[in-house]
Amino acid sequence: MKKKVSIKDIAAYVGVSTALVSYVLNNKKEGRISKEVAAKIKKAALDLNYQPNQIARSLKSQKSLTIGLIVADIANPYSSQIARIIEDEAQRNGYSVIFGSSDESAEKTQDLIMLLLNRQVDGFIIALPEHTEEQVHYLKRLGVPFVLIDRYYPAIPTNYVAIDNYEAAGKAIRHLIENGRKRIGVVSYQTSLFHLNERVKGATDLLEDKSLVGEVRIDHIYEDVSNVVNRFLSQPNPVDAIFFTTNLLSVSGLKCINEKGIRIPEQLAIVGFDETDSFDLFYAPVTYVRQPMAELGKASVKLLLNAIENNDAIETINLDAELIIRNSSVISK
Amino acid sequence: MKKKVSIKDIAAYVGVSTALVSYVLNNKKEGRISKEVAAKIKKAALDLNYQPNQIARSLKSQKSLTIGLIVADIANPYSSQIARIIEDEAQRNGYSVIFGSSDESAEKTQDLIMLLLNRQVDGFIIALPEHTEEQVHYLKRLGVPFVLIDRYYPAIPTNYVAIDNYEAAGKAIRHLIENGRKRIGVVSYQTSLFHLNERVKGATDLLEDKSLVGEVRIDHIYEDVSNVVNRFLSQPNPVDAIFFTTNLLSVSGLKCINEKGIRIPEQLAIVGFDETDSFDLFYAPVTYVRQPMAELGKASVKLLLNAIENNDAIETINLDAELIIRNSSVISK
DNA sequence: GGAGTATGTTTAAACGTTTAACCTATTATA
DNA sequence: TATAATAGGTTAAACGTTTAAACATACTCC
Repeated sequence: MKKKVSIKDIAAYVGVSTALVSYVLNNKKEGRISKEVAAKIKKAALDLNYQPNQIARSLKSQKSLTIGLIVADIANPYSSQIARIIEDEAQRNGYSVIFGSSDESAEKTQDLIMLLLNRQVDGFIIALPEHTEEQVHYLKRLGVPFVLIDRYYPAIPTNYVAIDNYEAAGKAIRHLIENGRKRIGVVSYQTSLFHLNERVKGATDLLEDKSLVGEVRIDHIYEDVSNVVNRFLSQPNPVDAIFFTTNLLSVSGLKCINEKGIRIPEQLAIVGFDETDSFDLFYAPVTYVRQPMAELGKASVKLLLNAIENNDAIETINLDAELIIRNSSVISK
Repeated sequence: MKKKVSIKDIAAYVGVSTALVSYVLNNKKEGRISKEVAAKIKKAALDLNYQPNQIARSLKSQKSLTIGLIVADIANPYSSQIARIIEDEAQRNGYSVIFGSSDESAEKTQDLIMLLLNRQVDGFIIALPEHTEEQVHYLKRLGVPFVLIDRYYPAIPTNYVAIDNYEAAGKAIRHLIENGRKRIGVVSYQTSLFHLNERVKGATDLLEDKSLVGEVRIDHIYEDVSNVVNRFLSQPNPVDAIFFTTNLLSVSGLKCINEKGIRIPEQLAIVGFDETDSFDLFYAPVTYVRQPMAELGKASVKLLLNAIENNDAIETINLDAELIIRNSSVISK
């Protein structure tokens, strides 16, 4: 790689000091610099194709203008959609984004935090895995600005942006009840994650039979979903609706329902959580809870930039989710 | 944010020079440093929770250990899957990844290149949009290490990693022909992108009627796909198979085929390009060309690291794609 | 007892910027 | 005419590392 042009090269080229070059290129001390010299410097910068070295700037200013984004897996559509919004918002504010995937592991999360701290990120946006209370406390202790997204610990005061999962699940269940469903099953992960358990709680609080909850191991999704669905359908009084609390669960669930040849929505109504292409392609397009992705992403960046500037106040944002009603839950006349 | 601990703090704490601290923490001059002092320094680093400042290191070493990744849209599953592989490979080699989405725009690509150059990335992995020959020449002129992924200009010698799109499309068409399809339609974008046109060429070179090609405007996907499909099916001698050359085209196509109530595969065989969840959920799981994502990602990082070290030789890698055959193209007995 | 060689540590410059403080010549003011 | 203000610059230090070179001190060898 060719040697890059520095402010020093420009200074030598024009025959002035580096300080003057810096002042001109940053439009500082405007009144105090002669038009001619300023013009010469600007021309030289252009001629030599000068590009400021952000690393040097960062070292001096103690701001890297970089945000660290930690998600479970950037390959997951939920994560990558959010990442895209965050990228755009960050860029509009002069920030870049370095990302890392935690694979839902607390240790990897810690490693990524360290790695990104070494790289002097100005702050973090993090979708936390389970069992990361320690990491949150660590960040608080260091005083690093950070915003949690999607997942947070209600007992630990932090900046966060999330949806009201309890209410979102409520919307789904109320919709099913209004459409005449009597026995509603809920499929969720076996997890301690607050946001997922809120979804279950929001659902079961509206149900008479609270035993119709299936917990799926995250590393045996298809197998467990299949078992749960079987259980729901094979009991004396089978369910007439299923609420899946995540994307992956819905997709798995639909696959296995498809294989069994169960008719949707006549025999069974379905509501999912989060969008997927596949919901459109399913013969009965799937009703689902839609999170306001753009708002989540934008708000998280906004809160983070606030935190970077202020340092003090804690801000939390709870957004509403929307129920997108389609054929999988409504019997058309 | 609290002041971070620097090497200077450790030096003061232990009562030695910063140089010594640096030598110890980097395990340099091993033989020449007394065990006791080394131990003291290491303990101090731990006690004070020292984290090296990668920015300062980069400035000194002129290596940022950062890769710039430019894709069309990180929210697109193809991009984010690749991003994930690249993230992992980069991390295994001590590199971080800063990403940017070009939205298939040449200007945005140029902006991102500039931005990331300012941030002193050591090299680029780029999936180019149309009309970016200039950008490629710019990068070559600067001598910045870079690797093109998925898309490249055959006329411009550069490092690249891609699949053999011509052959991949050939596999799809041969499969359809072998399964008795006589009139095969091809749906692609109206584009100058080499890799997509290779797919069309690979298909039509095997077809008798080369007029059955539909070009879809990228900003009117659903509308145009719908028209093309209509045209294919409503002519005197309608098509009995359609090959979609991209993911988005397949999904759009299937949606509209679904709406028309066309029976797959009896009435119409379908082959897509790239994987989607939705292909599983479709009542007739979709046959598709599978790109070796992991290999693409890994190879791109490998080539880039080579380029960063060597600077000279140009390396190109063409990988084979695989046809995943399922129900949408085969009539089961 | 002086040269040579280990051993252990420090000094200082450098990476590319930014920026407070300083300098000098010219012009305005009293 | 002396002095202050202004215009237009430069100097030098700093950010946190790394690292070649210099410096001390002790030990070895004939």
